[in-house]
Formats: sequence, structure tokens, C-alpha cells
Amino acid sequence: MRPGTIGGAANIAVELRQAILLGDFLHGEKLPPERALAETFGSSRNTVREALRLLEEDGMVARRIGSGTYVTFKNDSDRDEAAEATSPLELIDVRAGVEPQMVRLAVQNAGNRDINRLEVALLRLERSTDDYRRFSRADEAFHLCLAECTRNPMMVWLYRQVNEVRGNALWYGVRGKILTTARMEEYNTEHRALYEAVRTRNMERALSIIGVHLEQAKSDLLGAVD
Amino acid sequence: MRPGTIGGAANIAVELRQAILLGDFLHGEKLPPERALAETFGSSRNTVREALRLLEEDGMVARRIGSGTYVTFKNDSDRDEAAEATSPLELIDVRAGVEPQMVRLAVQNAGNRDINRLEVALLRLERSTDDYRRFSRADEAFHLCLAECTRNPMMVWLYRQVNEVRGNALWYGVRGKILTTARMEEYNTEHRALYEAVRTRNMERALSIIGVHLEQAKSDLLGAVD
DNA sequence: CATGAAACAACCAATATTGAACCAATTATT
DNA sequence: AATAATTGGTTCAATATTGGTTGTTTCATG
Repeated sequence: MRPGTIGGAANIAVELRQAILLGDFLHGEKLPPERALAETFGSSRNTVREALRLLEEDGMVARRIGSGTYVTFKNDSDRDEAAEATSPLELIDVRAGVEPQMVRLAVQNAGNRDINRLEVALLRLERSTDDYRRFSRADEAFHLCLAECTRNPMMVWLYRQVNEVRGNALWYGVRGKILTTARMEEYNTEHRALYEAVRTRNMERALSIIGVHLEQAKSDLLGAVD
Repeated sequence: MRPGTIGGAANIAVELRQAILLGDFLHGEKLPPERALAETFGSSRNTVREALRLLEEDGMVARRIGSGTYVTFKNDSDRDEAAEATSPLELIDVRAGVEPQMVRLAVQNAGNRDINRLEVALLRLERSTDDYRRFSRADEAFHLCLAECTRNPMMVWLYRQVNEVRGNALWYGVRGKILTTARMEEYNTEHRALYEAVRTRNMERALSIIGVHLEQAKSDLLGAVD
């Protein structure tokens, strides 16, 4: 038990949850029996059971009579592993699936407020062509804003994940070579065109732009490898 | 009170708020009882109670008679929140972006071993039309296998995520209504056609099938709402 | 002196914890 | 195959803990 804290079912639950989140207990692993946990935490078995009940409610563990209590929580470190195993080119393959659909839904579902925020992000982007790090951040914000235009929470979440990988990947290293001021301004021409297409609900045009955008990102990447 | 001196309910509130914000007390955790806090802060219980009242006003903690004072402040980690906020229809919108690209990459990159495993999954699927729960599990396995055919770790991860949401969403409830034996057999016709298209590297055909598949899933869902 | 914050104290009602015994399902042992 | 050991599920009553409440006292401040 952490110093300064007092026992009780809620706190035991929090500690076990932390232990699971931190990987002390892996997915599928069996927790110590309730009677052992009771001794470890210096409390009664009923209290431990109450704590486990809370974890079970959260879907962190599952209990089986006669067998034990098992971790059902699936750790997100899977994503980091996938990210490390994924090359920038493969990432573009993934984005080529996600982003056109994102644009499609954005054109369909964006409200006026969404479009206003998208414009703000665009203006910031256009003021950032002097520093490729600032540009990268503004670029992320713009695309995230675009994701929010879809009004689809899952799509927003998905794009966040892909975006984070984008930060981890090799891309991060070659970024400085690719993003010359001229290139950034080229990208921004596309960004503005994309914004206009979304604003005027021109689906065909928007899809065409994002397609070109991804193609260019791909060829830029291939060029940087040389 | 003289300026420059410490003490008083407001200051205790500030200290506790800091402790919570810094993670000394996590969400759901029970704070030490008022009597103990009074001792550690070297003040009376009344003063501590006043401090807790302030925190309660801020929505940082909740108090329950006979139980304790609990931290309600949440450090946003909303992977599951996105899932809960996403309707089955919105999920299909996401899948409509991911799955065609998945099929495209699968046709491009699948090796012979991948295709063999895909066939195994397909056969299992075709033996599962008598129970919609078994069918659902086999269906997941088949599509996951398809994801692995892409040889793109990020795509595999992505599909896993989408798949998990599929399990959480409302879909889970209406599944029983949609998946009649006849419907499962229809789906399997498509599954087999998809398998054949991947095996023979017929990209056009594969994309057409997955498009129809998603369209049908969408209309089935819309039908089930009535 | 009047005021208000704080300390101290006693009690209430709600809740939690404990300890025990026993059940039911699973797993290990013989 | 039969048996024993292990493990989660359940119930109950006694006890401890905890926030809520009320009242009095102390003391620095204006």
C-alpha cells in the first residue's frame, strides 16, 4: 500500500488497476487468489472481493469459480509495437485508407462551427512555413480538425492514433529534409484547396486533393530515402 | 489572519487539490478520513471539513456518509469513450474506409501461407452457420486473418481496434435479430468470393465484394432498427 | 467589545470491514 | 476414476469506521 493512504476496497481497487495498467499483470494472467490478496493488502477477504468487483465492473478482470481471477485488460503497448514495426511507407498505405474516408465524411457532416475552426487551423498553418517543426504541429492540428469535422468519434480517435504513429516513425527523422519552405508552401496550397472543397461541400474535388496529397507524401518519402 | 502566515481551510484545500492534480490520489481513490487529515495538517476536523467542502464544490471529490471522501477528478484517457460514443452506423462509416484499403493491400501483399490460413478461417466460418455467436467469432477471425494478409502491422492493429469496438457497440445487441441462418449463409457466399478474389489476386473483384458487403451490413443494420 | 475563524468535543446515522462458515466449480493429486 | 485441495460465490452478525451535525470555547482582529 502506498504510504499515506488508508486501506479500503476503493483503494485496493485503484492499486490493482494501476498494477495492471503498468503491466505487473499481463493480459490473460491469473491474479493471486483472493485469500492471498487479502493478506498482501492486510485486509479481509470480503474487502478484497469488493475491490475485485469494482475491477470486474470496469472490465479489467474476469472471475471464474474454482479457477481464479484473470486479467482481461488489453494493454495499448500493442500499438507502440505495431508502430515500431511499421515503416513510413506502410503508414502511408494505412493513411490512404483512412484519410479519404475522413474527407468524405467531413464534407458530408461538417457544421459551420467545424468549418470555422478548420479555417483557424489553416491560417495558423499558413503562418508556419518558416519552421518545419511548427509546421508539423500545425499540420497535425489541421488534420485533427478535419477529423473532427466528420462528427464521428471513432474516426477522431482513429486519426489520433495514426497521427501519433506518424510522430514515432522514421518520418520524424527525414522530416527536416523534406519540409523545405517551398515544399511547405506547396502543401499549404493543397491544404487551402482542401479547406475550400470542404467548405463548399465539393466532395469530388476534396477526394481528388487528398489523393494527390497522399501520393505526394509517398513520393517525397521515397525521394528522401535516396 | 496576518498576511504571510499559513493555515486555514482555503490553504488546506489548495494542498489537497494539488495532491490530486499531481496524481497523489487517483480517480476513485478514497481520501484519508477527515480525522486523519486533521492530524496530518495539524488542524481541527472542522477546518478540514471546510476544505473538503470547497473541493466538493469544484467537483474534485465526492463524499458519502459512513463511507469516505472519494476522488472524482478524471485524467482523461478516452480510448473506450470513443467506442461508447460511436454508433454502429458510424462504425460502418469507419470500416468503409479501412476495409477496402485492407482488401487492396491484402490482394497485393498476401503470401501463400497467408492465403492458406485465410482458407482455414473460411472453412471454420462455413461450419458455424448454426449459431450466430460462433459465427460472429469466426467472422472476426476471418477478417483479422485478412488484415494479416496485408503484411502491414499497423493495418492489423487498426483492424483489431475497429473489431473490438464492434464488440462493444449496440451492434452486439441487434446481432441476434440480423444473423439468421439464411443471412449467415449469404454472408459466407461473399466471404468465399472474397477469399477467391484474394487468392487469384483479382483486385477489382475483391474491392467490389467488400463494397457490397459493407453496404449490406449497413442496410441490415438500418433494417434491424425498425 | 464584537466578530469570525478555528479548535475541541460529543453524538448520530450510514456504511464498511471483519471473521466465520459453508457452497459450487475447477484443478491437482493419487 | 476417485479423491483431495484450491478457488471464487454467498450469507450473516458483530464491530469499526466515517461523514454529518450541533454546541461550546479560544483567540486574533478590527
